[in-house]
Amino acid sequence: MEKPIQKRTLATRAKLIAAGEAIVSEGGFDALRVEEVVSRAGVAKGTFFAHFRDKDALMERLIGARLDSILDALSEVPAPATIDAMVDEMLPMLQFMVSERYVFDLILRYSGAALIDDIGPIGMCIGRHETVVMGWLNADGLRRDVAPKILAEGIQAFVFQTLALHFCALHSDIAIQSRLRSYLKPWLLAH
Amino acid sequence: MEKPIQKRTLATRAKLIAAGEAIVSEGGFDALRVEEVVSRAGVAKGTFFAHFRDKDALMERLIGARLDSILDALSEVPAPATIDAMVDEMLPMLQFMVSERYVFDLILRYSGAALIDDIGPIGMCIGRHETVVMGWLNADGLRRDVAPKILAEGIQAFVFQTLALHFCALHSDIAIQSRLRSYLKPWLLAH
DNA sequence: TCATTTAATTGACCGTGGTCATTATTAATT
DNA sequence: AATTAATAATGACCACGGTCAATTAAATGA
Repeated sequence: MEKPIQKRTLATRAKLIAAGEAIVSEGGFDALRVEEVVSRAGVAKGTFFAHFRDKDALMERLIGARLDSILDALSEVPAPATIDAMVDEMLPMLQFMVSERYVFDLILRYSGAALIDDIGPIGMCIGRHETVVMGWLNADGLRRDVAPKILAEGIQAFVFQTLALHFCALHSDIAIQSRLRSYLKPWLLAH
Repeated sequence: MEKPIQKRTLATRAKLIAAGEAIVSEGGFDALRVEEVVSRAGVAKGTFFAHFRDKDALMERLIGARLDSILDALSEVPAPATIDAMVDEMLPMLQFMVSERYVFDLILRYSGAALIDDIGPIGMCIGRHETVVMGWLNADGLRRDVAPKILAEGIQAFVFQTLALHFCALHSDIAIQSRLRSYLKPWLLAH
């Protein structure tokens, strides 16, 4: 099972992704249209779907790329010593996730990967995040009676809960942080 | 601000909902097409959108109706004394939520209502569920150091987390229950 | 009962995601 | 270089959600 991918293929895919990025940077993820992507890339519509299963697949790549660069920064940072610091460090990721309703919905839909062998870019990022967070759980004062994996999954759950509620009300930035803290303290702190 | 709704209006809406229910009962929620709904109801397409903001709005009503009847049963039941019993009692709701990927996605999308004054049927159901669950939190052995509202919201978060992960792997029914238990015990039990 | 205002219905039309048989390119073989 | 096999690209076409100016029916007032 070799990989006889011609470089024409790579070039075309790169053009599609570049076009997608350009559109997103101009009008946001919500504004992306497949027809606009192919016209900018100078290819036919059918070509798009030869490279991406559907529109969401490109969306996943674009959003996954953003998440990856946020995670790159996150994994450089020292482990936070307090819940407050933990929330602060996660803030950039949270802010990106709620930057557009469309983005949040898509992340939500793909964060639980569809199939085991078909984990997409977003699923990968969620996994990365879980790994990073799991590395934080040795701090003093955190509970030891629950497996780190479970704790990390719980953090994910509370992140999504927080962001979902964020879209309900008059959302100030401070609300996200304080709400998340109010979940994470009872979840993580030994008491 | 009276309510001069002619009964023709109610009749039309009822026909649309009945048609929707029939389609769903035959082919599932995923199989519902607006054109099929209007043709069965014997009205024009535009009429549909005079009664429902969009297709999702009908979907919300249909799914909300199912959830409501499940919640009716749930609120009759005595408060569970253990986490295991709690999970067992929630099981019917969980099973419905994962009965179709489409259903889960839609519930997820609308569980955090979009606007304060625009809480849809699904948002209402989530609220009902929260209320019911909050009533369970006086059982012996449950922690008292966290506000019941936060605890109940946390339960919601873990339910969604559990169901999202359910779609990843080889999902047996038992997996849902045991995974949810593994979250709820550290979340709810005094320790 | 007719005229007028208000509300409900209609269906042609559009935007956009996605398909697929056909055609064009590239790689492999002689 | 010519032939063939495999891969990529094309664009007309379809499915389906959603719109809106025009039409019809119901309520109201004289």
